[in-house]
Amino acid sequence: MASRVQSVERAAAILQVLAVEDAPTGLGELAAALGLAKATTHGLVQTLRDVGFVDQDAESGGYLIGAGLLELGSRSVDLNELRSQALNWTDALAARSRQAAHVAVYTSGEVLIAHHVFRPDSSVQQVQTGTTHPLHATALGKVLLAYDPRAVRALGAGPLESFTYRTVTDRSRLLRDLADVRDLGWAAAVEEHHPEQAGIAAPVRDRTGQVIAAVGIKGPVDALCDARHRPRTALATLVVQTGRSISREFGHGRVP
Amino acid sequence: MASRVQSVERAAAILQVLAVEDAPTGLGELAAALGLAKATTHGLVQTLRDVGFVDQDAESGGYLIGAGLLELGSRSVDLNELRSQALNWTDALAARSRQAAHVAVYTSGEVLIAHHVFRPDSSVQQVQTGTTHPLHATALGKVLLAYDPRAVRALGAGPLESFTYRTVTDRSRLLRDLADVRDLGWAAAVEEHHPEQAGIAAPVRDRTGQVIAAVGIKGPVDALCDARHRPRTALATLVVQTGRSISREFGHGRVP
DNA sequence: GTGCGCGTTCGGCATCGCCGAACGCTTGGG
DNA sequence: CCCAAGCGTTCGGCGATGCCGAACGCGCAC
Repeated sequence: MASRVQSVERAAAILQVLAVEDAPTGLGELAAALGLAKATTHGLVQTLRDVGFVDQDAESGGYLIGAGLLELGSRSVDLNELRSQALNWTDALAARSRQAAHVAVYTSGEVLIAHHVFRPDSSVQQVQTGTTHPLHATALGKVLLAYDPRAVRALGAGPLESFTYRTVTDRSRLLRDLADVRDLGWAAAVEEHHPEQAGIAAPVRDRTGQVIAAVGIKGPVDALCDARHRPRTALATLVVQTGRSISREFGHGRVP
Repeated sequence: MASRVQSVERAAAILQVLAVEDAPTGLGELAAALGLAKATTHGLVQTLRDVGFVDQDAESGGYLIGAGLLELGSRSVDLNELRSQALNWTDALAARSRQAAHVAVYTSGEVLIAHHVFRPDSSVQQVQTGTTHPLHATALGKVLLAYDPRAVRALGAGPLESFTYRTVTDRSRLLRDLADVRDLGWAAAVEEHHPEQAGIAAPVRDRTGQVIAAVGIKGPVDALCDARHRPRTALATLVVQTGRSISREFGHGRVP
């Protein structure tokens, strides 16, 4: 019978106390819940903070479950694999929508373009692969935000940066948009990042159902939206279907 | 500067090593990754197993991220609150669908009926609130399975129990069904639990977007399905809308 | 049958975890 | 304005607990 490592048990108990609460938990409250000295509890919880399993609220000094613990439950997709699985489907998407197509992942509080297909015309275009974009102002970013708690946490509590007069800078409004994304299964951003440009995006899932990336198109508002500036549903359907097809490459809904 | 609790740091490192792998990790491999003696690593990982943060594969003896860690990221909804928020919407659902309506949560590997509205006719019906049902053979269960990794893990690796000749007992087939649930945003089970009975269900989300419950209807196949035994899309739409309405009661998509 | 690698157990030692006491800061009340 | 209370944080010393090497039992392959 192996002996139990007492301090690890205590650290686990701390995490369980914090998980029950939304608001930051104070050190005194934590110590009382564990029946330990404050100094002991402090050493344990500071260690948990340093390994990223606990975050400390700057204002109150209280503690809450950390982003690093969320990371344990999140799978990072291999970018090379993502590219190779998405390649044919995004080519087809660009061809059928006649717009530029992208595949993106969430990385360090931003959208990272993992793959980019040029708009199929003779216009001058710049390679986007490897570039980063703001989460809140892009359709790809909204998809990632809708399904990844790490992304939402990375937004912080303050106002969101404005890129155009149409950028959603009110956090509550954005959260409402994210709920729409979950209800509809796709996202749009119209002139929120660049004037006269719009984007439509949909989730890419892995075999467990977790959203690991977003796929989307981007182009002029006139092409992506109807006369009332609303995304064209035929294009949204196309993007969603592409998302599902790429998801199937990762085993989602496919017999192993 | 508070000292770091070394064994807690080591335990965290163990979790990080395990999180990267799908397959069970052996003790020797773990010890090598940490640069510790096997016996030391064993004490740490056994402690993590005892607190539920690590599971041990019965066959290989290897270790993997445990269900208890998944629990840290999952919110339990208060059943009384769920009932009171769902009350009016499920009454309306039962009235409009003319079928019995249920709200259910995932608990200990099963579907737990949190709230039940009788089918609005004079038939003899039994109270279902508080009863449990199998995850894999019910529409409510499929919704919970589609969005909660704890539920999928609780299924285990063996064959699924058969209730009728139509029960999906092949795990791969079920995983494919779950992918459909995520793609469509609703689930159905036709004669999988009881002969001549069918169910349609949809997710209920909390304000962060996490699926915390499922709402659904249940009734005779003839009433819920068309001539080809496929769920009626008008009823599915009704159920999905009810799910969204209850979700809004929990703050999903609503300005706080 | 033997060797190897697996996860597990055991006992002893020294190091590290834990504690009480104190610190510095903020807030609220008199 | 001052004091008290409560907050999270730091410090040093002691003893309890974490860690280690060695060994165990099991299963598998040659």
